[in-house]
Amino acid sequence: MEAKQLQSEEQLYPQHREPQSQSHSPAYQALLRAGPRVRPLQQVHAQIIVLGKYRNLAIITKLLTLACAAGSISYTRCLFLTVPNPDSFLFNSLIKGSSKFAFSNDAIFFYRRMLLANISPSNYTFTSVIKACADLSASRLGRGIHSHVLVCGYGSDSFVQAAFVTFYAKTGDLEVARKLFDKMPERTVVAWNSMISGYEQNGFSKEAIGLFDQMLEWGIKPDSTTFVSVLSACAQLGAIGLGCWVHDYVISNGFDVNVVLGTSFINMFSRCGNVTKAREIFDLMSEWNVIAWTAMISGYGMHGYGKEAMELFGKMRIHGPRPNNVTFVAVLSACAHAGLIQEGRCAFGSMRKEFGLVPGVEHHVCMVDMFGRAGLLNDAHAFIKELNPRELTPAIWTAMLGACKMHKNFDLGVEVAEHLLAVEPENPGHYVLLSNIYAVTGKMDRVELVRNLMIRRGLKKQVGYSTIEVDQKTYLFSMGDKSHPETNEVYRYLDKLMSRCREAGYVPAPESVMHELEEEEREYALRYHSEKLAIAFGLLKTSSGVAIRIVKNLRMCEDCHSAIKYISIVSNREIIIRDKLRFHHFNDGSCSCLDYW
DNA sequence: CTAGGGTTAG
Repeated sequence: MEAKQLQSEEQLYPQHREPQSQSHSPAYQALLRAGPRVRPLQQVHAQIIVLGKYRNLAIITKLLTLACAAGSISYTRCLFLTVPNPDSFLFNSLIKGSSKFAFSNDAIFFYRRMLLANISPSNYTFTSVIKACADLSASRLGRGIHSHVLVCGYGSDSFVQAAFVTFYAKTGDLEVARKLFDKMPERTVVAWNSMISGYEQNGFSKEAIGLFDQMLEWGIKPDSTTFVSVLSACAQLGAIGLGCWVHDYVISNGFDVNVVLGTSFINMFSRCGNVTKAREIFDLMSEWNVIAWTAMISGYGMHGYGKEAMELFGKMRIHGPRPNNVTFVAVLSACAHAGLIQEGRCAFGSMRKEFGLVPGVEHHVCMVDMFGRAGLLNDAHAFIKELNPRELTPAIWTAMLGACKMHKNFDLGVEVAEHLLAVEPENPGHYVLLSNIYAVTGKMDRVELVRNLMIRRGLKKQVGYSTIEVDQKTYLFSMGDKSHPETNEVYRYLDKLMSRCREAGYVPAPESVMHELEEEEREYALRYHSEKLAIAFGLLKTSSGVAIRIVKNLRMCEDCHSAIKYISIVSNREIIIRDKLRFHHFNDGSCSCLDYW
């Protein structure tokens, strides 16, 4: 050991005679060879000390950056404390590294130390520290830094501006972000990407796509990052036409489909209803990480293709990376939606035993949901009783309540719902479920009671809406909404359609079951739920043979589910609906969910 | 010698 450390530089670093390495010192070369790995870095660090190079700031800076990239912020902090007089390069590298590798708090800590050391921050410093604020959603701090930036004269730096666009978008201040974006004298692709992703991440998919269109009009060439955000917006909206357009564009312009972009395609195609196409993309990729595998498994799961999901999971266990907690959410929810109880139990058990993962709330919810859907209410209840009291979150009880409603165990349902109302009085969903249960059991006075309670507490039921894409344009419908220019035509067509359904055997749910919580909804109930409007519009606007694809923000009601089966018969169309939880493929009078949704 | 902003799965 001692002998090794005392070897000459030449023996230690034989490569230093190679021509391209002449500009770097042997110690620097050794750092490059160690790479972002803690142990090798520590060995080189020891050698640096032995060789007396520890005062060389360039070398220490590189060491710090690599320690940070290795993911060891504690080692990075220790190293920093050993530097007597850090310069601006060192601080900038440190701040950049820690913000880049998600040590946002440390980035801000180092930024403060930099100011305390009286070293002026530069545009480089600011971009990193603003990113750290964005990642932490540190609204106040970020705005303070914004003033500081203006004082320091970096307000017109395009990199700093782009960073602020991201910051304001991430802290939910989209208007401020947009104002900044509009005022930018030169908008790089990155600035456009920041704004588009800002919209998309805040759920403003239409705005994201609108800005993307504008970008193309301006002749700005999108890059793969742009596509990732746009595909995410397509996935949210179910805009498969635009998604396919992006796919064609990417292929014909020779873009490399890397693992991130490939995963975005998988997600977009599965969430737009074409899981076969998603699998094609998956198979064509050249690199698969845990996210790609999880996206594909989850794609199968949300379509109710449990067998395919489990097959893929089996392959992942053999050929793929280690599954993580998110992978297991996908696996367990695939089991839940396909009624694969044994497989689900087995996978849940393997989490801890085989993979050392600790099941969290979301996994428990999947298990309760899985037992519940299958009608195994006792197993669900037993599972809940096994849990630690502090793990009994509202989400667990909500899953149990769903099971009670689905399998008409109203006594237990009322009990669970009342408990939920007590612990989460601000969640309108609980009131809706409880009121539904009362309505089905014919306790209309109780329905009224729940409704009044909800009004008194100032809660509003979430407004349901459905979207459909026709010719790469997305149309939105909500119940009773008449803002669409062709409203009358749509309603008239829907009436005709529903009477044909009745002729074919459709029996509308009784009035009491359809009892709505809010007054103005009542007259529209039954006939005009948003998904029916969107389907009517789709049938009017597309030719036969084209599948109708709808995205709904809430879960479908039982009556719509039954009505749409008949619509699929009388219109002879495939109807694919994504609701809040999963996909329903209606074909020839039956649904892929086998009525367990 | 050392350093640039944006993006992905439930």
